[in-house]
Amino acid sequence: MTPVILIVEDEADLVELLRYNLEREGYEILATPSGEEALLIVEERHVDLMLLDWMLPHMSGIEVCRQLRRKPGSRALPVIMLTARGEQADRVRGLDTGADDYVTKPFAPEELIARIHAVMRRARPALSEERLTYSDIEMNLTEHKVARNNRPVVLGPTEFRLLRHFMEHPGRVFSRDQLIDSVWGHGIFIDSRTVDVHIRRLRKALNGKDEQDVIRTVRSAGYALDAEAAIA
Amino acid sequence: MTPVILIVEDEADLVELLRYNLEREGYEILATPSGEEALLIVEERHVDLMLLDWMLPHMSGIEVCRQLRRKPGSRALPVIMLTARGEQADRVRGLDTGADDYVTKPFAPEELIARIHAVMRRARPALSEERLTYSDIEMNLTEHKVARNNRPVVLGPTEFRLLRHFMEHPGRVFSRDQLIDSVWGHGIFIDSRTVDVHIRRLRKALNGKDEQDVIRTVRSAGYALDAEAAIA
DNA sequence: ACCTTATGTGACAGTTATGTGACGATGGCC
DNA sequence: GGCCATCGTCACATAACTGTCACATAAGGT
Repeated sequence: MTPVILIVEDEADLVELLRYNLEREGYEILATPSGEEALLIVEERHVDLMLLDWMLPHMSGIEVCRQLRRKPGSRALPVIMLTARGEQADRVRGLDTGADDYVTKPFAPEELIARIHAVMRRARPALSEERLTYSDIEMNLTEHKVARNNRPVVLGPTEFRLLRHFMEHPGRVFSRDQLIDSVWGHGIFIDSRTVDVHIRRLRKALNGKDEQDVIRTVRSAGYALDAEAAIA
Repeated sequence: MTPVILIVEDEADLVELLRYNLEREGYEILATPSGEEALLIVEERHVDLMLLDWMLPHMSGIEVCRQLRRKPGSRALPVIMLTARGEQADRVRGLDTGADDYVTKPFAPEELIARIHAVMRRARPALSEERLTYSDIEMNLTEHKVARNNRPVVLGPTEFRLLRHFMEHPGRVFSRDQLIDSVWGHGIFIDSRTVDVHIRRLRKALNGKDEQDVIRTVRSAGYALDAEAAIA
């Protein structure tokens, strides 16, 4: 799956420049000018790296970073800060807050791309250590393995991404359209009933003989990962 | 459910222009030329965003905004101000008063729509607020779960929307027609007695063995959510 | 008390949403 | 090319929810 980078920056020109260069590098780009919205996107979508402007309209980059690190479920999402020249003095504060690197504006796109590669390479082993766990389900992302109750579970690629998305946002209800956006990719055009079929395949693989269904169907709304789904 | 936008504007032409464009975008439109009435509508209907003209016949847009923010129960309803050119100087005051954005007239419909999208996305966490609480009832909107006294409550989609509407306006009495407008959608035409049936279903699901009825029947007027319903 | 009107309640039949099995298409791999 | 796994879509089965009715009950008015 192509890595997803979230750009949090309020200068539209810069965003477009970055989008162009990074998409050429094979990344998928999300962008928003608002820190609040950034935190929201991280909740709902899979994001591999965040490019975070220091100065933002309402909420500063530092604040975004702090709140991001405070979230419990969020694994250590790599963050690269974008700072203007005069703000260099605050570099330490930025790194303190949990950013993985910083780049001072103006910068050459090549430099940024190099740092992105570096951070993502560095972050991957850290990421890999982190297995995703919810209830009795365990995902090992690096080895691409899933187990329930220590019993191995085999999933197709799409089911794997689907489960991963649920595990990254346990309990949350996603509409079929949201799932298509997040699991298949933004702008992909797929019949929403296809989601049902993959949900079924995921359920089939995940639910053993006498195990609870961990996927809750919310009629007219979507699906959610929920260990107590059976509270009927 | 389609998002609802309330337009508060006294130029009829502009209202119709906006209505046309926004309905095409899939929004449901309410409109009123009066600030007083706007505050009333917000009390009684579910509204996702308010487009507020700066200059209004009796009560100015600022005043509307101020009063809106002062209301206790009202979650932070996103507000976009519409200002004429010469009023730009007051921009700061507008944002101070609590508006989330402002647009100067004349404007291109596309620009307004872009800002509406931005504001609504930004406001979502404030709007959905994760959870609604009233008395011993708790609704988790993101997880689509309802509980009373920590006991899970299962509701059908319509009962869920109905309860949500009550929880967003606790204590307030709604006529059957108002409920149909807000919960089913404007322009939907169904028998008003149908509301009674759904109220019954909601009561049945909500009222456990020895729990109080939380829905108060107001004879010849409608229903209200009211924890002390039985003290009648 | 009596009549009138409004609301509570259980049942039912139509409608809509979801579950499920099967199928052909696609693309990697040998 | 043939094999295999996976994918997206369809058609049909099943389940859940919906709106309405008929009748029971309760509340107001006189």
